[in-house]
Amino acid sequence: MSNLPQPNDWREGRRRAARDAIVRAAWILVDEEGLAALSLRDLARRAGITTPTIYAYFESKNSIYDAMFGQAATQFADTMAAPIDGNGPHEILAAHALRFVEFCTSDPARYQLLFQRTVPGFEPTPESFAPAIRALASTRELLASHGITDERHVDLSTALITGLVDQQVSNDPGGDRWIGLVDESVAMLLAHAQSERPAWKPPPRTTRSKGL
Amino acid sequence: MSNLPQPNDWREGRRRAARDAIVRAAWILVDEEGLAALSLRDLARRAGITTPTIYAYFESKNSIYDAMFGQAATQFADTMAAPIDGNGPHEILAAHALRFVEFCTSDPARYQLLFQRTVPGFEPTPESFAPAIRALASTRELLASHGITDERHVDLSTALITGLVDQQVSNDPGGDRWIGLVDESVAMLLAHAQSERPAWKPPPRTTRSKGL
DNA sequence: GTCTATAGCTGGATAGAC
DNA sequence: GTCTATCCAGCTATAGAC
Repeated sequence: MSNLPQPNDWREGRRRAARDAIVRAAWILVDEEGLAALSLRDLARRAGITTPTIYAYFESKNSIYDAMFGQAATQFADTMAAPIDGNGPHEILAAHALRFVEFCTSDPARYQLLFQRTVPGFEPTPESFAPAIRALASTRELLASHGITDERHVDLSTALITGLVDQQVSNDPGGDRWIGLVDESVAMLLAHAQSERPAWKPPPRTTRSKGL
Repeated sequence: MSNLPQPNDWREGRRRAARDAIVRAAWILVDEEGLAALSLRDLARRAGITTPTIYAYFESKNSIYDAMFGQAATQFADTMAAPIDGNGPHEILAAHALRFVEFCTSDPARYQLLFQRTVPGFEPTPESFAPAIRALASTRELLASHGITDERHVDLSTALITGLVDQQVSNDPGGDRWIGLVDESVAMLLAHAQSERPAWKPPPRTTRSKGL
């Protein structure tokens, strides 16, 4: 097979580029105006095209949200899968949690789309959803491999870490008042989990980071 | 002064009753359809009147939200101000936290209006807001009087308790998966606050977050 | 593929008769 | 105070010329 571009390749390439440009413009808009404020008119204007042209690339407004969701889920999976260097449960889990909190707080609209499901009639397609599922499952395994195995402790952890995110974005946007509590939160969770399991077996010595 | 109703009294009374009926209908609607889905057409239909009649009692849609907010804030203050019987910090704080979580989860639309501020152009008036301020201040005092004085610990507590609420309403609506963790959460917070006094000591060999 | 033009709907809010 | 009738703005989505 030739590696020169074929006619269909550039057509596909141009199509993808146009779709990407629209989605990029959509992210700018939702970051500025809020996730729910996205309108096709504003989007077209921002992208330098007209409303009907959007329909040449997306079949509906929700399919634009779905493309954004897919991007966000992939970014989430990539971010969380990057290797973590650290020794011991606290360092590794704290780095992981901090990564999660910073991913969420660095783009509140993305967080809202991905985790809060507040867009009226929108449900992501399974294909867009898949990367997020994978990342959450591997987080669960990371917790398990460092001593958080009890379901109650897992639920406590998710509540606390997402609570930090919510307080941060709603009460100190752009600041770090709650982000700065990630380390202490992980210490507290680990101490609590260990206090309830006095006969606790240490995790494997290898630094596990991803792909579990 | 006579205690028989004067003409202006019934007028006022009828007016208040009509306003209350509209607000009651509004709560039914937002509980069914979501806070953002409230429309004056639906509201009028539900209340058995027509849209312009609403404007005889409220000057705008946001003033209806404000009346709802005032009701919710008063309910919140009353709920949290009820006496707590219990011995020791854990019992008292846990009862208080449970009361908060149950107040929030028992009516998600009310929780959303009161604490999440997700209605587009709406800001509550200071008069509607006041009861909520009072209740939150007294919660802070309750924490302080039972050993949670450090700002970091207060922030951890709010993050954890609101995190329980958020997980409960979004991942197990109507259930008690996270409500059932209130007791354990308070125990964990108290143990942490006691273990870390007087000064927070960083855990061994950890990259400090950028917090203060 | 991109445009102009517009359909069709829903929203908040108002005018004016009664 | 309550209604009928309506305005005006915004939205998603489509028709049809080019």
